[in-house]
Amino acid sequence: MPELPEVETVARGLAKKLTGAAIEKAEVYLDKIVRPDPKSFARNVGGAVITGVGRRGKVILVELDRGLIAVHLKMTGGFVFVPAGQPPARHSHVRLVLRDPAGKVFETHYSDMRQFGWLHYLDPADLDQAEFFSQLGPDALAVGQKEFVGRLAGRRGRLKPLLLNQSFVAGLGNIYADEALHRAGLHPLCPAESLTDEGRRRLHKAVRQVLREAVKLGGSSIANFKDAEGKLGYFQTKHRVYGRSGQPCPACGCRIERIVLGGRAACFCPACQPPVA
DNA sequence: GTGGCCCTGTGA
DNA sequence: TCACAGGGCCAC
Repeated sequence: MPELPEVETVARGLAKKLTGAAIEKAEVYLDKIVRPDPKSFARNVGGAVITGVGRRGKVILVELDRGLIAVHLKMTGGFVFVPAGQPPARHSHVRLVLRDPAGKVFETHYSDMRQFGWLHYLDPADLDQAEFFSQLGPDALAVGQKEFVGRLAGRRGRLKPLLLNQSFVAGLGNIYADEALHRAGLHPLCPAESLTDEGRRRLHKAVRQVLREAVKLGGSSIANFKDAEGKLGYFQTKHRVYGRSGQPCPACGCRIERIVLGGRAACFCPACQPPVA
């Protein structure tokens, strides 16, 4: 479900609950969910101690004393915390049995209705790690104006697909790409090469702003997105264009339009976001 | 670039 | 019953 703000919310929750805990056992119920393969995943993860939880773009990084688990939630992934010994629910595919520093045993289950997500164990000695992240651009929340503008200046093609391209910047998905474009006053079909320097700076500012505000509100709870503690986010109440086609633009009252771009919906205000920048 | 596909569920 | 869903990869 999640884009950067939701992933950040989940990662913060996991950091609180998991840091310092030892993984006593890992069980995999759906083989294709884990990499490199279920056996080596369970073997390598079992017995490790979690030293912290971070994030890069939409990928959660569970840092271990020997390697790390990279997790992509894709559309419907998430972690559920349950009492020790509770059997996995219908869509739970991986079970981690944990022991906190005080000795208390608890469990977290990775749940994923659509089975698109994955958990990838990476060995610290493995050269794959560098390769693994080489495909990701700078984090959309952390990228500075100079770098963003510089990367944008070399690009061609429409703005919306570019914002969704994780090798350009990592972390934006359909919601926040639409919201950032609206805040920047840029049309989703606007060619990247037609932007002025001022337009590029405006887009950078909009991206940073919308993500910061969303993180502050715990992300957007659509289709029951919840954080690691089962709490809902509130940013969905602040959406200006996403999922609001036919409704009035909060900035100008004009009707929000919806087009399909690369197989995905793109919502925008035809007045605030004119076709040419 | 577009369309299909990996899946299941929901709402019209 | 069908369209659609926040991601991303692949073949064309």
